[in-house]
Amino acid sequence: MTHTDRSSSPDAAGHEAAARKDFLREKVAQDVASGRFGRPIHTRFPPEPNGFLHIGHAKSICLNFGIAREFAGLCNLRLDDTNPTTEDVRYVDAIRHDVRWLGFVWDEEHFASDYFERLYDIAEGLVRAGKAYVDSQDEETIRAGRGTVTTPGTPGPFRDRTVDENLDLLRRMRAGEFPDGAHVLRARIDLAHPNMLMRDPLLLRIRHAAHYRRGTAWCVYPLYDFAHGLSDAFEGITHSLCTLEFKDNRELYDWLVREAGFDPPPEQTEFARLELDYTVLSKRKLLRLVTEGHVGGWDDPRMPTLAGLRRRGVTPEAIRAFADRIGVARSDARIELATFEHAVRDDLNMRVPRVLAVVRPLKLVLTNYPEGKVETLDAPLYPHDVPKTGSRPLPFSRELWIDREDFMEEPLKKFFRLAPGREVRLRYGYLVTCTGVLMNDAGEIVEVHATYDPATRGGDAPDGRRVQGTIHWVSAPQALDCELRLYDRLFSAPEPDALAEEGDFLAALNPNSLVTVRGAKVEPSVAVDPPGSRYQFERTGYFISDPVDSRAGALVFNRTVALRDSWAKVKDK
RNA sequence: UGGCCCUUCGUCCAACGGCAGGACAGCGGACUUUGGAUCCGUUAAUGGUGGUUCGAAUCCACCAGGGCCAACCA
Repeated sequence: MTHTDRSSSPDAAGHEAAARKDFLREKVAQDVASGRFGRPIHTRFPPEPNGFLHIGHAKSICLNFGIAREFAGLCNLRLDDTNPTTEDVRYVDAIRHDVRWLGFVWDEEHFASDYFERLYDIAEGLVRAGKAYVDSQDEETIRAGRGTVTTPGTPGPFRDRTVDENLDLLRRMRAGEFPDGAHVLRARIDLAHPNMLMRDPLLLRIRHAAHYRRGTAWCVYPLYDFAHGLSDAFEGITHSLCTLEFKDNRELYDWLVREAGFDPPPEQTEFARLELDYTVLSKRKLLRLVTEGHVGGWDDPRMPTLAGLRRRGVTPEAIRAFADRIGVARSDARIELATFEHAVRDDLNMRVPRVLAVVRPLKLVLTNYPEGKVETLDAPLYPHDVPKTGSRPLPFSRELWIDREDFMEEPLKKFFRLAPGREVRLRYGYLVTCTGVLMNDAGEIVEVHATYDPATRGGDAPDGRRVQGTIHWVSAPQALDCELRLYDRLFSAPEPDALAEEGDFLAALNPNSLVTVRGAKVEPSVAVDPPGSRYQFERTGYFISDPVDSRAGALVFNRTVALRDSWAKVKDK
């Protein structure tokens, strides 16, 4: 068997690489073919440890690691930790965990904070070359001096300081002689440059703040542009893939890497970031949802974070398949939720066992079934079209729970489920015919009565008669009580980001993104499964026992995604 | 308003001067002990105007629409 595995996988990988022709892979393929770098290609995934990774990062991870793998190259994990005020080890740990969970292994692990000395040396070199200077204007003045997108900036009074003066100031900045904001180091490029990023960009700023890795040993922190391209260069990155909003930064990236003398330099290529309907994918907004308590944390199953999706029951395979399906291009891409849900169902369908659970229980009494009798049915765990085997014992008795949704006293057209006088199949059980209902004083249905046909055990009628509907059920005496957490989209607007006033994406929060159902019923076979077990509750949806809150005796299931529901469409007509 | 980028079915991605194709969604049907899955069929697009060319989604120009850039964030 290993023989066939070995012979089929390289072939499959080859097909995969050949079939995928996006502009990034085309470019990399060209560079590999031309031998441009004279060594294997090298990519990197460079998150800042100031928040949790989300589905948008997953796209980038799949691209960076996927391309490295397809072209026999390397991929680093680099923590881009140049801002001591927002970063934390906690995020580093979460990032590592999430990348591994997604199924990727990085070749080298680096921290931008390990490059502070090297970056500082480059800064001195730039000063000596007359390419950088210490500016002592305050923040606001610097901003004003930069001009606007339509008007050029103007040089400030410190732009022409001598090399010696700059060097002295820079060294004293590093030595900690000045308070925050007293001076900054800027590249000397062109205050009137049409690209705002080239108007003497800031390289180093003073921050007397403890860095989670460097402590208080350092007080001149590099800014993104200064750190990023050079970090790529230090690591021998060949292809630096990033999102479209960094397009303008590329000019500065190239300038810095060239000034520092790297040849051949790493090359930045931008691609469109992922946008997904009915959620937000900005760390700033996600952080707000967490800190303001709109969700239960970074791993709330409604969050688009990898931690949230994991707890929701989504598999890494589904996320990777999703990333493959959406492709990558240079135009802004907003993906419909259905595309994501399809990837999730497609994966879960083939891997998780089926089980019976009732969301909103309604008692069904089989009046001709002997009282006290309990049968044990043998029910398959997988449907005929899933190539997996196995079964579990399923108790059946006189009193059952069925879903309220599966009974209508006055059935709508095309309603195939239980109604007075109607016969339906109890999944894996018997054919039953509804004979009536029992109401309380308020006129609410409290019990449905039916008779079962003893000749139909298992659900087949010996006389070949056909029934339209099959419904799920749980034997009442053996049923396990459980809590169901029915998750839905976090926002009710497809583009919460686009809402008029920035910040009021919160107004679009979906009040029904979590519906907690207590007193749901599930069949007893799941009692011993460990937390984190996934199932399909037949006819309802895919669920996972909550990895955090579910315990034996107090089961909690999160709905990963509902099943496609074509009845819902019929019903609405 | 200066610079840069983008524009192909409802959505996402292909077609790289030579018959506009796939996926998701939708619709219709088959099958079905999940109104699931699967299978079959089907609807549906080159933003506009001009130009180059035997031939343009593809090249050029202009227009329109959208995005990014004026943090000591990344």
